[in-house]
Amino acid sequence: MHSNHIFLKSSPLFSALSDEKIESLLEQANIIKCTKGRVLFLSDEPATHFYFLKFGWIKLFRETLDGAESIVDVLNDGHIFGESAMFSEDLYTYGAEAVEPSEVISLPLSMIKNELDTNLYFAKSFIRFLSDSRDNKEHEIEHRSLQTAPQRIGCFLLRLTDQKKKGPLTIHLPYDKTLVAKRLGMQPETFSRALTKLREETGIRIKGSTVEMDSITQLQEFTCSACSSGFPCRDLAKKGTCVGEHH
Amino acid sequence: MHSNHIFLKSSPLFSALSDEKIESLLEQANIIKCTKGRVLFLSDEPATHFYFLKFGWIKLFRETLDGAESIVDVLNDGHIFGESAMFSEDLYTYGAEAVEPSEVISLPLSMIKNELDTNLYFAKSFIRFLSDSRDNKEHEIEHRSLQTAPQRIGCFLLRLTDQKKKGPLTIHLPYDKTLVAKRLGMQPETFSRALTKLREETGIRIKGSTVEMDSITQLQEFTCSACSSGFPCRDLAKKGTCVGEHH
DNA sequence: CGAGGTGTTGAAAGTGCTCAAATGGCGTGG
DNA sequence: CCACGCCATTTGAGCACTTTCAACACCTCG
Repeated sequence: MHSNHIFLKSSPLFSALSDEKIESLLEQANIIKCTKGRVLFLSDEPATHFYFLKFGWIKLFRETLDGAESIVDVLNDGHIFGESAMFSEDLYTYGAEAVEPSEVISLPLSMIKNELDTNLYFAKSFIRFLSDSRDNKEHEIEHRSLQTAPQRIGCFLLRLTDQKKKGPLTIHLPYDKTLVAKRLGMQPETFSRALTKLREETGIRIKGSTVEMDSITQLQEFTCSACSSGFPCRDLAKKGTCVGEHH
Repeated sequence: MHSNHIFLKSSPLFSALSDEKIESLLEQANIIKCTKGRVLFLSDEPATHFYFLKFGWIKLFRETLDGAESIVDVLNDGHIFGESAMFSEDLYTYGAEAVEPSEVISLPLSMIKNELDTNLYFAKSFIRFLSDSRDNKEHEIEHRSLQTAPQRIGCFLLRLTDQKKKGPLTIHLPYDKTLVAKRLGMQPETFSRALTKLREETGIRIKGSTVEMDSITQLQEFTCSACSSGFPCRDLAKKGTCVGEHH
């Protein structure tokens, strides 16, 4: 259990908890190893637990009456999910599925409720988390209406990297292109074509799921003019839904 | 000051505050009457106050490097805005402008900070507020990618009304069509054509900024099939960014 | 009455979507 | 180790929706 303790403690959301509290939490926790495709829960299911993502990638999704799937988010290390059920009569507001091999820790929803009733520090971390996450959604909306498909891909790539990094760079797409496409609100076919266009415009090189470039600025110039966050874009990944950060 | 007290108290966000607290708040408050077009603040300006909207409509917006405007939200009675500055080094993260005659109460940002440091009830209301508001953004994203322009207008109209209401109904667009268009992420021309199409599809009647229909179900059937919230759509306005509700 | 803002309409172009088919990689079973 | 089949990705062609640019109608206010 020791490593799990460290994982939780490293998240801004849980750093306000005492070591004893975390220990007792972990006693009620389940560690779940997920293979690709594992569904953790579905929308509208009764919820007793929320999840902390140790590593991997988790897709959150909803479905409409006429069968279309909408991607709510795709999360990586350090994020939590399923917590929103506590505001919706303990029903999950989206489904969750591992899209890469992942490991998650399930924790009782009641833990958040209890903590919010007694721990102002925790409440404040939680507020920060919600605010960041609202912020990200806001920017997502802006991107969808102001950026073209190639620009959205550029922005996605930028957010996978350290934006202050100089010089040559290699990025690895963390999950299927099809899912990246839907995450960015476009069809797989459009993604494929848009990626080609992005290559032509910025000189990035693409081999399978690997993207290389000589420097990040080419990408920024093409991408960030259509965004209100300005040029070396305020690192949304840092501020954002992201609670912890990759190691 | 009495009416202001009542206004604040009626908001779920402030109902956790004692009467004395509200009184002392109001002593530090400014009541600002806004004519159409009045700009309250701009993005990236230093922020000392946030705002409570007594009545009217306020547009929140950002601008991109290449000059495009992005509508963050358009708020009505009972909402607060500008509070997000407290998470961004006391800089407003968007601009705010009255798009209809409005009256707002400015309150010191420090009030929220102090209250969050001492008042668990307030913290919990604030959490609820942020969560609702994140939820709304999430649905907005879904709408943008899954609904057609006519459907988005339909959804917008539905959210202006009591969705449980039976029988004939008259809706009044609360602000300029041009702004409704941009609020919904489309061009004014597209809005105009999409509204015509919506009329043809659902039999609603349009005279200027007034919309009439025999019953709400026509609209729901056309609109809500492309939304994950299901049929008589979970009232996002109630759950949503909306803190208070129209009177 | 004239000016400016707001909303509508038309035509042409652009962007992304749908459907269909081809390509290519990868793991499994033989 | 190879062939097969599956699935992700790419490519092509045509289409649908939205945007853009331009012109016009309408309304309100001075």
